[in-house]
Amino acid sequence: MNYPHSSRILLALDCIVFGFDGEDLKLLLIKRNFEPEQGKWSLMGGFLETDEDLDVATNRILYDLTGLKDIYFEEIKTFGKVNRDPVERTISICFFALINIHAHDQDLAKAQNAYWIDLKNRPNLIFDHNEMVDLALERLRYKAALHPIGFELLPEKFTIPQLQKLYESIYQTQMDRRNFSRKILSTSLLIDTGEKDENSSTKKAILYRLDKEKYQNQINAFHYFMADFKR
Amino acid sequence: MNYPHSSRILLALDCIVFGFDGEDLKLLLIKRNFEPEQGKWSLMGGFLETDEDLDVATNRILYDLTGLKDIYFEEIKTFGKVNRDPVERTISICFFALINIHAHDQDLAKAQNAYWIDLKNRPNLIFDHNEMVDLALERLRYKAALHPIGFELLPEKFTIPQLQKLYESIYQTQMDRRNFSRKILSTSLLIDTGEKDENSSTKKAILYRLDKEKYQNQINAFHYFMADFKR
DNA sequence: ATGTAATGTGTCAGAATAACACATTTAAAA
DNA sequence: TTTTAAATGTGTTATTCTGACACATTACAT
Repeated sequence: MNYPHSSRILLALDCIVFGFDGEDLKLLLIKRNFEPEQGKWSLMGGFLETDEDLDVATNRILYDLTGLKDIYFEEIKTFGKVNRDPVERTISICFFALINIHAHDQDLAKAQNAYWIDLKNRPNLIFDHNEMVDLALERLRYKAALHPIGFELLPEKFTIPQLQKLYESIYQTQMDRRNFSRKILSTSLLIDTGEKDENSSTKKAILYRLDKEKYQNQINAFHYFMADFKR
Repeated sequence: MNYPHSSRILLALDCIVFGFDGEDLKLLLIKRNFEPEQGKWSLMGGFLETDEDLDVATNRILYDLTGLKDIYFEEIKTFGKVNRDPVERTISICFFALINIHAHDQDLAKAQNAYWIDLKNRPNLIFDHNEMVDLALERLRYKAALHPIGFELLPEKFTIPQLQKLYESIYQTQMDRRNFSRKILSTSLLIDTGEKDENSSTKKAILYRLDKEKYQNQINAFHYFMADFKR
């Protein structure tokens, strides 16, 4: 039995990969060395295979780009204008991913012709990919204001000032050091490793790691990290 | 030019329609009088047409069920397990909609064999539709705790006790009358119509209407209506 | 040794919240 | 007509949370 329906359509997945280098929030973008739109910039994407679960396809696309498994990602929205892809009718499920910028496989990125681009310098992208990035940024800001997902962008061990710089770059704003520290520590999600950050030049900051068990339990809890972010 | 790719797939849309009758939160479900799974319960759904924008398809499906336009809806998640639909490989974009239960076209609902079912008595649904409802309820609870979307389930004019009953039925909890009232009024989203609810038996409550302009501006603002809802 | 920049900890006034008391309205009962 | 009871509207207060700011500590540079 089949459905009496002929509108079978290509299903694509497009991914906004966020990274943080300690100073700025960055995007992993593709300088296309293939058609269509060769030479232009786009998001990393791929097609769903007929015999492939959707979440498997998402992980495959992320793995082929970064060499990482178990990446944090979130579905954002499905884009489905009739003419969004001039080549052929294609529906695209858009999602964003957060990775530790230092942990991914740089050879794979090079093979895909992918580059880390500062959000502030982002080039024009093909199709509706600009809109996708706008939405992803909005969603990241929304989610990170309420839930402790920022850690996904940092190394295993990190300092509170590093975390603050991350938040400041996400929201393009300045925050009070002391209040931020108090709020973060009050979540009880951070464990003092006993080590200190040897890179910082003056007083070395305490290196924390995430309490992963508490993190899993609290991932949906409200924390209200960004009280100022009320738009 | 075409993509060198053969995995063209059926794309479905499945919708969780919420309604509120003044006492309980309800779902509009289909008692299937067509194949597959005839006789069983399912969500309202449909297929995306080849020449149809995705958002147009969503509105079409909602209109065919309710006779309403400009319905509030939100995309939740795309379901894409290989065997989720035993008939044929089908990807389904799942979304929820909020409607005024008294405003929809009952003849259309009857034509679709749709019935309002109390959430507490919901039957087993076909395919992965149970999972979809669980997720929709979770998302509704999440969203309504922070944003003033509850109004979408009420008539044009409503009282604060009605609104409170709605929230209590969404979260299956009791709330303090006085604190709830204060919190709602502090949003400045409600306009006193000067009228009173003639149905209530004792002291008639003030009928308010939504300040739609402020509502549109504040739809993304955080309000934190459910301080207890911290899971 | 001393200065400086970044980090860690503490303080306090004002705002927001949760718990609770009291007054008002209206229909039904006495 | 008066009384009663249930639901609604408004007010109060102790507690907690937040935002703004001061001060102490660390480690490198001079």
